[in-house]
Amino acid sequence: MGHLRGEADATVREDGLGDFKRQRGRTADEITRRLVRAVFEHRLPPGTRITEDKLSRTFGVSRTLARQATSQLCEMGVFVKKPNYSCTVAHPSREDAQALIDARRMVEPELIRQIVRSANASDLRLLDEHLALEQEARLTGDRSQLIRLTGEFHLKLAELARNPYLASFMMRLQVLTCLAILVHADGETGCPRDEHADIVQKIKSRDSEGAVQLMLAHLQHIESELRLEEVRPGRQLEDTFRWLAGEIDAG
Amino acid sequence: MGHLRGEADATVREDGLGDFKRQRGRTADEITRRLVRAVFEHRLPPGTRITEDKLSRTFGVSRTLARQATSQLCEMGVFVKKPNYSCTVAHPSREDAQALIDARRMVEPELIRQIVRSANASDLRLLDEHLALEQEARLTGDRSQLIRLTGEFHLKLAELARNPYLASFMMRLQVLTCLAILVHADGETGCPRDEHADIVQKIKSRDSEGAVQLMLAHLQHIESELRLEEVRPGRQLEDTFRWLAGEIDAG
DNA sequence: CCAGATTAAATTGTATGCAATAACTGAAAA
DNA sequence: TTTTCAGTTATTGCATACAATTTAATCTGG
Repeated sequence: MGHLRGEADATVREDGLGDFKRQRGRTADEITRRLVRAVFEHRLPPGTRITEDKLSRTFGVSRTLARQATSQLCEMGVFVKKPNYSCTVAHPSREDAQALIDARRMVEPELIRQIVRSANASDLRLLDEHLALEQEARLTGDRSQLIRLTGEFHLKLAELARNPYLASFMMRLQVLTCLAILVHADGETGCPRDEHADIVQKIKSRDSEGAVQLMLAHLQHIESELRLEEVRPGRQLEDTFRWLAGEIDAG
Repeated sequence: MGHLRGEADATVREDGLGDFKRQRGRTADEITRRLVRAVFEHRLPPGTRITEDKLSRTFGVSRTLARQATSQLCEMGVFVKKPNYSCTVAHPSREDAQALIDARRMVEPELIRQIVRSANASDLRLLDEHLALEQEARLTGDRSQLIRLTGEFHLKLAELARNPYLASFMMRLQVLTCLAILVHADGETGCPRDEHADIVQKIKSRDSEGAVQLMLAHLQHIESELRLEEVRPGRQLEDTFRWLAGEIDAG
């Protein structure tokens, strides 16, 4: 410890991981879930280096399981693996971010149309409950929770479409969007006001195309928050190097 | 060997795998690619049991790498893993097949719209080249190749949309559709006539919605070939057993 | 004092071994 | 003949050990 003069301490912070060792399900899937959640809550910043050793000790398992988890996350695109080097949390480029938004623009409207077609009362109640949670987080000012919840709203939509393939795809897009926001947007970006509530409103009134329009506007807002047009020289390549230099400057 | 009276020999057939041992890239990814290709070519029927041991011996690597490959394939949904039992090639249920088609109905039209917007001359030439390959396989009667190529047509479309996330999603949908066809359709199902060529034609004339309509019709045909409404008692469970019996009858 | 080569440390990649578990076999009982 | 149950075998799950490789630190020469 302390051998990498400071930055190594940022590899994995106990914060997001908690007292896992005592937990029962010490399976690779569980580790993966925890790490995804940590990313969702912005506890694992893009570019963070994750060593298998640190991970295995954190979770109290052998490297085998840690490795399985990192593999899964690489598969998902959440981690990036360099051949004989550690994994790092993905650091989406502007192109990546653009592609993510584009993909979401293609998929989410269809999701909404499907929901309007097939949603029942209990589905709508589920959405309301979620909105309530978001509102609560907004009021209490719990930033991590709000970030996670606003992300999960879109996953809830995917769930309600009752298509496991689309749901898992949205999951992937959502996690990566989360990272893209952290990289390319700055400051207070917590889903402007409450566009989610408006979308739900339209869904409830079975106004399919109205909801779609709101969703597209919502995605447009997300996109404009990601200053994709600006040149941000330090962030364009998979340069943990340059990024680290920036960290040092900032600190 | 010979300890499972015959059926063990059917778990992995050398056919689709070839002389891998001499190859250089004996990596998990390469094994995964080969297995996916085998599935694409209908060389690995749904329900086939795949043991790590057989796999590792087949590819001349240790169980570690074989296991990584199966994990990746499970992640993709191509293999299904039972807790303390082997992996089997996925055997999509009717619900699965329906969800696959639904997802494709949502995604592929958007893919086409994107292509019509952004395709350049070389993109269109690529499509033509692919159609030529399909036609060639049709003429020579090379069934495995034709099946693979007709599947890959849709992947080509995803590529041309230049969105890596959509592309990998389509990959997944396509592989699983391939399996679904094998489970739920029978006999001569090689993409009826040449609907692909018609779609390309519309794309070339920049008739976005025309192409979309043809694609939807195409998906409709695929869906109706999958007799999703019929009850097919023998195939609905993960019955390697019954499938193996069929193999023995055939041989 | 800096640049380039060399050595040392850390970390991944792969194989192997052992324990745990589930499926298969055969015999005994209904 | 069919069913049940225990013993056996095959196979996975996990941990550990060693080799390969990359990064970081140190040393040497200009």
